[in-house]
Amino acid sequence: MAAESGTRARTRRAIVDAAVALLAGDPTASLGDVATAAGVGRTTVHRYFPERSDLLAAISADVLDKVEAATERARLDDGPAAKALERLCQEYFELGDGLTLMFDTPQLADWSDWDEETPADLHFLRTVRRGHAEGSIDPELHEEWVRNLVWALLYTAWEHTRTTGTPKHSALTLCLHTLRKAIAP
Amino acid sequence: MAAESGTRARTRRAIVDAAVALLAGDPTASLGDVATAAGVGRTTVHRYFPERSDLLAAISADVLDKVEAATERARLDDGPAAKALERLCQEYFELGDGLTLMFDTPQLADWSDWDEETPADLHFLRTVRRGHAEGSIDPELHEEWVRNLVWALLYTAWEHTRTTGTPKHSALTLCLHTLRKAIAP
DNA sequence: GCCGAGTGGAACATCGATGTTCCATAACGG
DNA sequence: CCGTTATGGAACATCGATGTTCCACTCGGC
Repeated sequence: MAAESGTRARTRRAIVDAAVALLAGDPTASLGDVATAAGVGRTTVHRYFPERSDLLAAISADVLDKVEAATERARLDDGPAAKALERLCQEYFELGDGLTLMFDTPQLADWSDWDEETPADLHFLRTVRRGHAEGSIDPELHEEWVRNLVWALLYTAWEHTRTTGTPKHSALTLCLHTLRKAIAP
Repeated sequence: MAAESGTRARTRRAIVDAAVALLAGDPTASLGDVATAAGVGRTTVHRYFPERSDLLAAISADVLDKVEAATERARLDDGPAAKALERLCQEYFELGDGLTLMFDTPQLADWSDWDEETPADLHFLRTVRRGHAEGSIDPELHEEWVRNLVWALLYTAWEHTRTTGTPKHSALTLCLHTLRKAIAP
């Protein structure tokens, strides 16, 4: 990775961030829309990402990075597994639009990197198994189910804030409350 | 509504059904794809639905009907509210692709009819309140949260069968098991 | 302040999806 | 069995998104 000039790096970020925010709301948004949202010209978008797929790949990588970072912050190996998942939930919640994008737009990018293979995902599944073993997580709930459940709850929490205007922290509280009860043995 | 000839009614159904199945997997599928999936010519699709939006409206109405029917079958007013929601969950689960379509493709149709206004939705929310009153549903969980939760669990259950190959009945069991624990007071 | 990196916009070519028209043919039903 | 009804497919026009090129402009950093 050659170091990019500060200006280029900043423009690049603006485009990716705008694209995430926009595509989360409408996965079919055009590159022109992305350019406008990012406050740059359509030409500039093409300069950084020659094809649409290039932009999607960049988004994919970006979100992936953030997920990994959030996973590390959650310190999954500390304390009871059930508590660890709650911490993870809080971290993931902060991902906001990136979360929505990943959840309901698998057809966007190929996500070939991720999906079952990513370190964060493996760590997650391992933690659920630990919870099964130590008795802090309902053994009836298979690892993959718990993972899908967490994502679904997070998505629901965001959707809940959007449609009912509930403040974010309340939505997160509901989300965690529900998760805690759902995975308790 | 003038009665349609048997042939027309059947063709119409074939198109709508195919469209639901196809769009659930890829909301950007073209009308040509829909025609192929339905086993009819593209021209015929246009004969029944002059514009894409007409097809989407028909899908919307169709799914709406099925949701209403499923809601009635669940007999929400019988027995404890928590049990009623479980029955509803089972009924909704049978909606299959229609479910997926509604859940993650609000941008498809306008869904203007539906969304907060539909009788089924109102009946659902009323049932949750009944559960709060009679003590069979966790009072911490607001009605809208419970509704969103149910949809999310159903979506998750379907997703779980698709990605892990889990048989449908197992996924439904997990779904109900999780719902029961989540809404218990 | 200057120079080059970075940008914006116009103009153009292309492509796939959409929508329309027309006609030959298939099938449905009395 | 025959005529109405419904269908399939080809050909065509249109439109928006995409991608490309070029040139003038501007802004940042030395």
